[in-house]
Amino acid sequence: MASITEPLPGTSDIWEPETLDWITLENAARNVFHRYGYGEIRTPIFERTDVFVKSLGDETDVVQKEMYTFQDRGGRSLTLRPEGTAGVIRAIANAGLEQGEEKRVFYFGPMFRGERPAAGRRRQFHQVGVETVGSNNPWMDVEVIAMLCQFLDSIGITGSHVVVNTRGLPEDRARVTSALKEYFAPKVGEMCEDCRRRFDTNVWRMLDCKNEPCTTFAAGSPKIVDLLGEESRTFFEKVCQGLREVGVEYEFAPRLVRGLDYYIHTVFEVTHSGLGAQDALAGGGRYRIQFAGSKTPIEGIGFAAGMERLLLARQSLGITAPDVRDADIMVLGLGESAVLPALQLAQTLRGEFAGLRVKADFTGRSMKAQMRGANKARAQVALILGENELAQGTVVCKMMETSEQETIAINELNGFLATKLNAR
RNA sequence: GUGCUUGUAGCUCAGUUGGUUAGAGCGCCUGGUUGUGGCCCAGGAGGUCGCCGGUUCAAGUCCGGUCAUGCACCCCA
Repeated sequence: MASITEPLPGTSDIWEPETLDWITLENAARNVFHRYGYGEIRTPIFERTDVFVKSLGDETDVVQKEMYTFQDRGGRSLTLRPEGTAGVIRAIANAGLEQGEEKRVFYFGPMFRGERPAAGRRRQFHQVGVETVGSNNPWMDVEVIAMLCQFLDSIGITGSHVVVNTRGLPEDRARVTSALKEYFAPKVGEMCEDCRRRFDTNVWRMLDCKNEPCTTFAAGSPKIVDLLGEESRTFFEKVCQGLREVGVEYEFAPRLVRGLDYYIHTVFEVTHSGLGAQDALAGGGRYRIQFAGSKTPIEGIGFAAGMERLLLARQSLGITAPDVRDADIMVLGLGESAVLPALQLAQTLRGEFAGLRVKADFTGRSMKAQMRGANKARAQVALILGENELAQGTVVCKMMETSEQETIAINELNGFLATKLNAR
């Protein structure tokens, strides 16, 4: 039996040095996205199940076998969000989007998918994503992809690889599907079990099957882009042209499909070699989503990057979590009478030195033990408060690095510390 | 959902062909005289050997199941 204290499979507890790394990523994302005029949005982490089923598509793997779905007390079917776009679009639809109005938002947060955990794959994972809604302009796709690259750059991730393809418009789909079926029909008997099933359920997926006989057949298949109508091809050409002119290095991946039904036109992924088998760092595309009751579908383009995977990529590049002290200043209270004054001193120091971590030792244990504590916390300075100091209105300041110590009058302490701890 | 892997102190691990009180390193606590850390020294705390069942005179060691870890597949972030 699993211990109740163990986190559930595919979930984990994240502790201090790592949480700082997460904050670094979040702040970098805010910084970059703000500069592109995006605002942060926070939507619920659970939604009506239909929000996902109707947008991702009820035949997709995510919907069919990966969602955490449950009934609430009123008997409604709810789902822990498996991705971010559907909820954001739901929120925008609910707020109302005026004709011609654009919205640009970004978000971070936990997502949930009931899969077997592996390297870079968790059941609760975290994404940072953006959505640009209300623009059907290919230059928007270009800017979004460029922004993603700039974000990756800003967090030190080099060596990533951008792949781009198009799925065309919904009205192109029937033609693509029948062309693919025509191509695969004589070969499907020799292909893998999954592909034989996909031939009927989802031919497009046969293009990116990784099993051996299938890859060679897929490689010889017609390219999606060549099967599309004029409008779709022009759109994609503009996206590619824009990427080149903006200086985004990318690879045209004619058989990139991606798993969600809401995608139209541009789809893209960013991969990185430092991740293991799941090498996608981020993915996205243009989409069209319509919820029941809306007159017109909402069109947008966005992407999501996996935070855990960004962290893995950074690790593979040697970027590690920042090294922090548990305390910059440790206040030692010697003896029962000094414990409360130590607490009070710590309080005033926190007000004075906003950027520093100040801890007080309330145990009243031996000075040796408290000094060990200060050392373990890697404090820059230990402030010693005992009966003598209380009587004299002073405090002993011991610089841990050099072992030098001085007795300072309490009213000169702030100035003393300010010069000694070149941080504020 | 499938396959493989691993599961012994807080951490990293050792534990011989099943055999008496389960070990190491690191970490932790206390001390090395009066109010001082890091090094050193001495003591100490800490383990139902993941869990359940089976085989056996005897199981951390063998068998089965189960839970969990890691990785891979499917698919995705």
